[in-house]
Amino acid sequence: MAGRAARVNPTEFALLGLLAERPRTGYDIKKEVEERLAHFWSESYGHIYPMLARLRKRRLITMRAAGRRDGRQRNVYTITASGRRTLVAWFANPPAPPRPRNELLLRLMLGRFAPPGVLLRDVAAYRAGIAGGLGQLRGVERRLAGETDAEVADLAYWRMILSFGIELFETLERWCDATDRSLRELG
Amino acid sequence: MAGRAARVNPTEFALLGLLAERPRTGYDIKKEVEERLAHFWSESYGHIYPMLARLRKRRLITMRAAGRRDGRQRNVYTITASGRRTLVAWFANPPAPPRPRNELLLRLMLGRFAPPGVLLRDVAAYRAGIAGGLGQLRGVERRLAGETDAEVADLAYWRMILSFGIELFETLERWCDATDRSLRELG
DNA sequence: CGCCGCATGTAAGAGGTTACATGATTCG
DNA sequence: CGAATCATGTAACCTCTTACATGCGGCG
Repeated sequence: MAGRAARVNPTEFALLGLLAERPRTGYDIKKEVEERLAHFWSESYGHIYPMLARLRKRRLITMRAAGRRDGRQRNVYTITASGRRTLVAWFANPPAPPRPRNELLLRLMLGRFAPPGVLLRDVAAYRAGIAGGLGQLRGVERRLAGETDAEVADLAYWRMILSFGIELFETLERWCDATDRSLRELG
Repeated sequence: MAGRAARVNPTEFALLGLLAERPRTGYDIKKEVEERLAHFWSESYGHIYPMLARLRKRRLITMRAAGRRDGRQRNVYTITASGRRTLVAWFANPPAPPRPRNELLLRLMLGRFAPPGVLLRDVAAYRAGIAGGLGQLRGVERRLAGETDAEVADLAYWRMILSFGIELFETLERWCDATDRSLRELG
């Protein structure tokens, strides 16, 4: 009864969670992840569709071939009561600690083997990615400010997520700038 | 000639890089990663040994069954000249942008489905992990201060890596504390 | 005697990406 | 007419972890 807390496949958790918000197609899920969760989550079609099939086989979601909007084929997935219970139960299993894998820092550690200029280029690219991320976060912030009928609790959660991204990215931007200077001093 | 920059398997890059520093056994590599790179890198035995075999097949490293220390079996891997050239060439391919996957933020996004207390528990666990990371970084910092014959360039690289970890973790600690307060206010 | 550290590796499988195959509709 | 967007899925493949199998030597 006690013992190891079974880990939940995070993709299944994410899909079930998104479907708990509202019914969606696989395509919708992908778009939602790209637009709203981009800075802390990612999913590919090649993973979404098989996982949806798996959730369906376990009766956690259902699929209906929706009356095609504009004549296109659309399969809308909806969470079941059992799915909702499962989602809540999954929260009991704590998330797996992330395994660190930062290729940029690895390169810096092996910096003495790097051809000249490469590390500066890589730090610049890293910084550009962060700047892009901050841009997306600002977009989310703006859309959030416009929402009036959102639930209070959800707004609070979004503020936590936003501040995570913004504070993190701002710190990383400062680090990139400092590191850029240090690398230039090294010659 | 132009076109897609081939991605390098980051594990092979890491192994070749560590062997460029000095010859090591698979066991040594694992220990080194755990002790020195823990906050930004990870490797498992089940990946290290097959990858070493692969690098060997490509003649980038060699293996010698070393005179056993204390009567135990040890296979020491050494980088070849070709391996050094390959390592330098690999730097030309920029690192793949990391795909974001933060389960804690995902849970916060789905916070309204979470049973009471779960998010507080998860934030606390996250913070504990960060505190542990900071502890390890302090250890590295201390060991670095004791090293006198380290090359200047390497010390500079280590300082960059350390400041990354320390600034990041300190920011995350503050975020955890703020988030803890926000969650308590939500009730 | 049993556990810990040293030391090597394999096998099975989870998890995930990329590339492909297909096709309608809309917009410029 | 061509490109972009909408839309679904599969197949092949890569990466990586977990669990297992094996065995010695030192320490309490």
